Amino acid sequence: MNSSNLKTFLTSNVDMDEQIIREHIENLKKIQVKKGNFLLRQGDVCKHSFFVEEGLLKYYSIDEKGKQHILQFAPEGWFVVDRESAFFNQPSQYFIEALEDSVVTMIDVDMFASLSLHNQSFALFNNKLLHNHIRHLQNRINLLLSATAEERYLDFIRIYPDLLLRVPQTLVASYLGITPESLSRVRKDLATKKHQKQ
Amino acid sequence: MNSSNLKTFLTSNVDMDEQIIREHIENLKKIQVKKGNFLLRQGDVCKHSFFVEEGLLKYYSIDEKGKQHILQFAPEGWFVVDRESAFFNQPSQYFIEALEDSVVTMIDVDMFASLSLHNQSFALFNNKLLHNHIRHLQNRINLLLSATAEERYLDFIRIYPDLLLRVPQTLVASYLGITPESLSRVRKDLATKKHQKQ
DNA sequence: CGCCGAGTTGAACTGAATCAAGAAACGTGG
DNA sequence: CCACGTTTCTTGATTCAGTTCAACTCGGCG
Repeated sequence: MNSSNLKTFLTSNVDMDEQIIREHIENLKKIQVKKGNFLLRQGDVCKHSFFVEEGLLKYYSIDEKGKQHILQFAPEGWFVVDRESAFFNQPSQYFIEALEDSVVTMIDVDMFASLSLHNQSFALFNNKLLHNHIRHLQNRINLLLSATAEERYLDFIRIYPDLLLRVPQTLVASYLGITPESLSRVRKDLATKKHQKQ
Repeated sequence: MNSSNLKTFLTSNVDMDEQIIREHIENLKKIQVKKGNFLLRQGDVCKHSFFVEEGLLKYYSIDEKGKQHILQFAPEGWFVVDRESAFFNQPSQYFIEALEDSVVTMIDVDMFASLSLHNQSFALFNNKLLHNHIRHLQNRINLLLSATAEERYLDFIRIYPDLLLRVPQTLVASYLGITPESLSRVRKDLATKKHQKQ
């Protein structure tokens, strides 16, 4: 089974020779999350960053009509957190839920902040995470504004080829901002197009 | 005329008693940008954060069909920067252009970074900017995924009532991800709806 | 006065949504 | 290991929101 590990992830990204930090990391709670269980619900204040060691999470909203909208998938090696809720201490509009049985390390958001204050290298790492996040969000907005359903799907395959195999098509559709039926048709069209080329 | 000022903006957000920082801020280049002139073009690497003292900027992309997509409007008191390009040192996919004659303070992105390293309070401020940015982007994605053109327009009015009066409708449409004609119809519908209620 | 760009309106069109029904795949318990 | 129920995916028919293209209006300005 695929698995990642926060400690190795951090040591390869942060200069970890300070004893204090090493301790902080090692004392973090690692929890098992069964498929379908929640790490965050709408209305909660998000108090943790979640690092996925094994499994897969989804980060999503539900609108007034009951429709689900995926903001992010988080497979092993990824962080998920509602930064708006965590940073501004507001009730979240979102849910975080396990799509597969998962192992998740919980990092107190305050600890993240105080580590940033006391360790330069960690601050730089945190900064990089934030910039990465912004990069993803901005590119996605640009895509939503400019691309058709088919183009967005092709982009999804390009960026997350691995997720395609693990995530039900319904949820990919929800990520792309289209209905499952539409995605099915997009895929059909692509298949026949591909055929015609040969 | 509306105007903002980086120094007052910073002193009210950052603990500025360190002489070094004060100097840094005061030595920044303040430039005049005529309407239609560019601060960043597609292909450039973004080397500055732009703080708008007076006027209005637009931050946008142009797709293969030549269509323009607005990522952000920046009136006085706002920052604009392509963080993806600046942080990862990549050529930008975007343009930054003056919508009105503007006065802009240019902040070297490297200076921003090194100030963050040497002053805790500035680091916290910078962190807040990043989180604010993420909040905006995430909310916008959620809206693009879940809301109709009309709902997105109403949200725009709610959040940027002032911009509505300064920005040509075509560009608001581009921000919302619809055509100018569609926005015109959305507005017409809203007008008659409002009428009917009375 | 006449031009020009921005906004509006109309008519036809289209990409995607909706609703409904059937087929395939999946997991769970017997 | 099969059988059954459940979820996921596909397909078809119809509807609808938003696009496209074209013509027209309006207000500002040289």
